Amino acid sequence: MMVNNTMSDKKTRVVVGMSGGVDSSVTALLLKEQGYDVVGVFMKNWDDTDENGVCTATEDYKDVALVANKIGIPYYSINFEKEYWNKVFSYFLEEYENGRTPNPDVMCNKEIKFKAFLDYALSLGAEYVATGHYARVRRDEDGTAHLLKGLDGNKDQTYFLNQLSQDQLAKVLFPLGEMDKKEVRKIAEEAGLATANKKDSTGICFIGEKDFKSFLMSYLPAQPGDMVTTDGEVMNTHDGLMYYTIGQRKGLGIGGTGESNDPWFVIGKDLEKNELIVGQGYHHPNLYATHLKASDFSFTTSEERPETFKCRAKFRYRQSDVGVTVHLNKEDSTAIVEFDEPARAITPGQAIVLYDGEECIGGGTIDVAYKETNQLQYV
RNA sequence: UGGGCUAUGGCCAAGCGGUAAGGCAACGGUUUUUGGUACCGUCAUUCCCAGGUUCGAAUCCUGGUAGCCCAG
Repeated sequence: MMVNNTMSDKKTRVVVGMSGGVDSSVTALLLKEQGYDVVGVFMKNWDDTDENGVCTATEDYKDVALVANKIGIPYYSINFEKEYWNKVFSYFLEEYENGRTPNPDVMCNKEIKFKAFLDYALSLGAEYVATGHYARVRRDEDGTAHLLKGLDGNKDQTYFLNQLSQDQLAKVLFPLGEMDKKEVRKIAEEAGLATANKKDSTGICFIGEKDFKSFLMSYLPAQPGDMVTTDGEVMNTHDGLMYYTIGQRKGLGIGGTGESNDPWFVIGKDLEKNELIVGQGYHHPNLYATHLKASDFSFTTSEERPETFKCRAKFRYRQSDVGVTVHLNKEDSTAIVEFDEPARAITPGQAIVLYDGEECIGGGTIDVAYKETNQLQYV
């Protein structure tokens, strides 16, 4: 992680992706203090200007300016709306059309932040690109970069970074990986950064705090249908399969039935019949899978992998990892992943991310979930 | 139109004369760089309607109304 700057009188240039939040602000500050030639760049990926001409990107860019000036670094803005639309948003819509649940942030990191943006940074003469991700990169003597979980286990964001390649990781710095959120806030406060107490942003960047359902509705046609149990009993109607994901509870609107008052969950989708399959109880058997099939499998290092190996894995963000056995098909970059214990709500479109101890070794996209020999009707 | 049973918030459902449990749903919030999950909070001045008994009733009585079941 440390880079030797003393060899040359020319300081190593690092371009920091500044979002206008605390994390990236402190990232820039720390790198500046470490002696790098820091350049702050704000990425504009989405135009969210509303009827009143208010745009959160504009507001965020103002914060970037305040912070950059405070730290004493130059800052710029770069527009990737086109790239974002083509690489992330179109994928996002397509996945939803297919009844799957995409993870746009994984795609954004793979295609925008650590590709388009990285290329741009390199063109500015930077050696590295840095972001405020809670993850670590450790470099071997031979130059291999290893992606490690952030030390703040509660904030670890390697899940979203699983698709990064060795070439990308080689050019990346994550200064916050060593600390926890509290420290970051404290540093920002002590340095008097304008973003010190700014609320953490959550939600898909282009949707922001707005209602997810109405956002999707404005891009994809809604096709209402029935909510049915595995026995075919109609429980309610749904507004469109894309508004629901496996394991979801909210929004089903199914009340008590007399037999049991347990909540209901989405346990499957039937695209042909346009039916949402629902089941009662958090531990509904159809919610548990024994293995899955994934595609677009990639690894963070170029290390040769055996066809079959054991490791740990996560199927969703902020979930503790579980033991798995991976069966790779190197021909088409797919894999069958078996779980040591049945896993709940495995969702097509989401990422399966592999870990070897602290190291995030790679991952893929979940396509199909299975329960023993049966394919779960998840899409 | 003989007999029996039940009517409590959007849905289930406690309550059995002492001043409306709980769950589900919904809504709001917390957590969260996806969606989701989880967690917290809010949700019947009123118990099908009308009378009556009582200091006091959702709880007892009478009469309606509605639904269910068994007999036709």
